[in-house]
Amino acid sequence: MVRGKIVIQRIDNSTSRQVTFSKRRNGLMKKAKELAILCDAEVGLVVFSSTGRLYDYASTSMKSVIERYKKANEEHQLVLNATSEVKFWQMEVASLRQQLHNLQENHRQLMGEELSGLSIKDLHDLENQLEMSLHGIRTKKDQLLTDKIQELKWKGNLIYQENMELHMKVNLLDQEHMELHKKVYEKRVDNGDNRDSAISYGFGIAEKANASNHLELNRPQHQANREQTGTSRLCLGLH
Amino acid sequence: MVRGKIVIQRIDNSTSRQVTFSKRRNGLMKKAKELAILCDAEVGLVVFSSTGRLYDYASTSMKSVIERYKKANEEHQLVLNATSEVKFWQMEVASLRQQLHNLQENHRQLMGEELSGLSIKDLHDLENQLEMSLHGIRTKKDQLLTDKIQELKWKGNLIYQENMELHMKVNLLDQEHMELHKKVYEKRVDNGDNRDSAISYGFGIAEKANASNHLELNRPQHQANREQTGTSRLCLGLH
DNA sequence: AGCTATTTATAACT
DNA sequence: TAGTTATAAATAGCT
Repeated sequence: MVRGKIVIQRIDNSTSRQVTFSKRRNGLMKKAKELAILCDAEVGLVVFSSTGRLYDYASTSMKSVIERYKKANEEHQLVLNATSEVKFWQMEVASLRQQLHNLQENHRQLMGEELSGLSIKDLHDLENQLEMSLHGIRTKKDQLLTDKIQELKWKGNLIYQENMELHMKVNLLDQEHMELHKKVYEKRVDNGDNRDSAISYGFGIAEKANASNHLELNRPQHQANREQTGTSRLCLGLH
Repeated sequence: MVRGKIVIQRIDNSTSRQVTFSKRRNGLMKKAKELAILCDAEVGLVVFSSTGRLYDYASTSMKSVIERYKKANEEHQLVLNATSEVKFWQMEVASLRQQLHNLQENHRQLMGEELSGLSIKDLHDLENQLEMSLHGIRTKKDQLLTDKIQELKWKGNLIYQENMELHMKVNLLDQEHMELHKKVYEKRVDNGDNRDSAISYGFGIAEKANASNHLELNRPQHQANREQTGTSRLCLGLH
């Protein structure tokens, strides 16, 4: 009805269905109240959600509405007394059992069980139905997988950029370090106190760590979590 | 609400009130139906006009809605008439409703509907289940088709043998006929009463029919019913 | 839960 | 009672 007309048929998506239920239920209640007030009518409204929750409105009281309804429909009067109430529930049970039974049979056939008794045409129809279902399911799965891949690519790029920045920072720090080292070395030479070998060894480690950091940059999507040593802490959410 | 907003209070003018009642009642009913369908809800609506006329809508049946309503409001139910028998059946109904609900959900997924909310793994499992079902169904169908072919072959053979026997009988009869003809011919020659040409013509027809009979023998499964002229009356049951 | 772009419902009128 | 139309209300899809 809005932002794209909809057809009146069961909403497949369960979240949408719940949201729509909530909105439309409120709308319906409001309209019911307005009708009662505007037109001086007695209105009763009962709604069970698909999850079985009860919502109701009555302009007077539900009891009054139901009693008046029953009086207006003489035939329903019968339901009131105890014995026929038991009968009602029994019929309800019978009806539900029948529905359940039919659905179970259908279900078993969809599961590829209990196929004896089906004609070649029945089997053919069943096959087509399942192929259609499969197609829908695969489409949905592919969609999810594609989405996931996009997400991973995006996160991968983020990590890559972060690593680039880190790399540059490391380079900067390297240079600063180098210059500091030079100054220290020159001072030491001035002082005649030469500790060159020990300091050089320390640099060797720093350069090696930097190189491995560089390796990670070329394949940001692989094993990015393997080492949490400062490359990135972004979670890829691979599950 | 239109062409001049209105306030929600009893419409004084009785004609306007009736017109508005009629229009809004229809609107309310429509909305109630849409809610029931869109959101898979059980809805019951009862409206008494200010003149006392009853209008109602129930997505299932008013009986069902009212009983379910009573059940949902245990406090009323318990005070009024809750014998243990009624309670038993009500529990039964509740349990069956739950089962039905679960099965319906499952069923919809098998039909490739309501896939939103499923994880990739769920979809994968569903896909595998459907593939297994399909395999079972195809196996069963192949079995049926193979059986049918066997049956047709067997029936074809039966027909072939029957035709062979008939063919032999025809040959036998031909010979007997020939001999009878000879005797008659000889008698006629004796009597000087020669009708040879006419009788020979009759034989020509008989031989032609026989030849076509022979042709059928080489393809017993094709168009065996085309001519019912004595080859066979066995039904092939090709449906 | 809140925001619009639209569809739908409907008050006033014929 | 039914049809038309200008406008208010409801709401689907989105954030």
